[in-house]
Amino acid sequence: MDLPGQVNCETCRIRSCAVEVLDHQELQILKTNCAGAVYKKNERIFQQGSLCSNITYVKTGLIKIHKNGPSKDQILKLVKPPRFIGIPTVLGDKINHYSATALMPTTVCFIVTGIFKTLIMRNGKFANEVINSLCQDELTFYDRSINQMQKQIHGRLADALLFLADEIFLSDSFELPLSRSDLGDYIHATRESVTRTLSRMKSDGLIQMQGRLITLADKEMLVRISKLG
Amino acid sequence: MDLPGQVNCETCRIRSCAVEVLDHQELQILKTNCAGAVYKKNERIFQQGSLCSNITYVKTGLIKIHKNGPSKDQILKLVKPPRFIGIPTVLGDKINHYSATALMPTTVCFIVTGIFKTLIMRNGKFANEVINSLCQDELTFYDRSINQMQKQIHGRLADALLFLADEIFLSDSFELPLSRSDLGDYIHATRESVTRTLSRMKSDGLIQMQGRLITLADKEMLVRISKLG
DNA sequence: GTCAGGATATGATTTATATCACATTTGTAG
DNA sequence: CTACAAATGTGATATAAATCATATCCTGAC
Repeated sequence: MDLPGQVNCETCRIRSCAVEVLDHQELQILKTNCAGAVYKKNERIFQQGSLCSNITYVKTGLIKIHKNGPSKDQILKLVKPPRFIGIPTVLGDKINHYSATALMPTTVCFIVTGIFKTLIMRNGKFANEVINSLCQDELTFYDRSINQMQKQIHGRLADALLFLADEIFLSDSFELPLSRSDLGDYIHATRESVTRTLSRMKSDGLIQMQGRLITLADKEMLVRISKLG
Repeated sequence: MDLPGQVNCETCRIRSCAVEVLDHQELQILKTNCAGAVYKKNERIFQQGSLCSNITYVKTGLIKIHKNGPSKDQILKLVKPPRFIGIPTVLGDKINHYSATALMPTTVCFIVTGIFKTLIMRNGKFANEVINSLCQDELTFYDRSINQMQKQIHGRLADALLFLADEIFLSDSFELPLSRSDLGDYIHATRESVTRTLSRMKSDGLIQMQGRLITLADKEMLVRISKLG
């Protein structure tokens, strides 16, 4: 982790919808209680179980939110910036209920929890935007959760690849930011099953692979596989 | 559905934490934009895909939140009152992204979405309580989601029984409010597997069953099964 | 370069649970 | 009470994916 020192929220160009509605004075409050940080690939941003007094705002990069389950670690979601994460930690216990780890070089801002709460109390529009964001997360996670449960590996993997292409990289060709093992934790499959399914997709001409570089060759078919489950 | 007419939020004894922080004037606003309703078992409260202009506050009873998946309907969660549901619908499209159905006789209040938003904007404490509630939902759902994915049927069913006993009925003996089929949709299993697993638990002396009445006979063991997965 | 440790590939086997097929019970409308 | 539909129980079979066991491929350190 690298600390680039003080940030300036007033001139920041990657502001969230929520911060966008703050007035001059509120931005000043935010600015003096906000610190930036830079993370390299695979660096932990915060750790499940540890005490936490900050909300994290992911500005650039890509992170995974993951959590220990009864038998293994599971990736709950990949978070594409810009996005607040860890808001649930404002709750009573102030303990992180999940971990966050950078999958690519990532920049974040930490906002002191108390200040975040103050802004919610003080500015209704801010609160409203935060609520919108939480609601959107909820709906997205419901969808993902149902897909994970009901689709079989081909469908889940197709989902993941389409998500990476369409939501994260905005290109049908990208460097896979996850290892086979991580991909498995993300789509709830074993490393071996991921390998097998990717190989199958390659030999079926759905994707191309050269090392980490993946190209979605037959997107129509991938969408169909995703829909069929 | 039965409409008992006007409600009085000022004298209501089943108020949420959020409504608790409203002042006299705000309670008046709420009162005039809030309608009560009563549902019988298996009545639909709102339907996925339909337009919706209300937040639902579940006062008494028990409801299931369920959603169509690629292959079948799935119960996302059982909601124990008092609780707001459908807050995500305040978002852009105003379309329900899931259905809610009463599992027992249930009373609810509908609050016009616009008023809900007004209260958020106007009263920071209210907004804060709503955020707390959403965050709590999020964490609970993460836990449930991971358990569903990683535990096998015995563990998932034990979870469900313990949840019903400890969270819903506050008793180790209760009338099962879900059919085998519903239970299956809740723990992501087939009707047949639920039957088989319940029979097994009965013959192992973990539970007793007389018709709909279930008694958790060996709770220690159920907890152990739940933990082991 | 070489070497070691991690990541990936791939085949054989096992297993949990779905699916299918049918029997039995329960609830309910007439 | 009767009858019919819905809910539940139970066995046989199929199957997706995990697990186990190696083998091969990278990648970075020295």
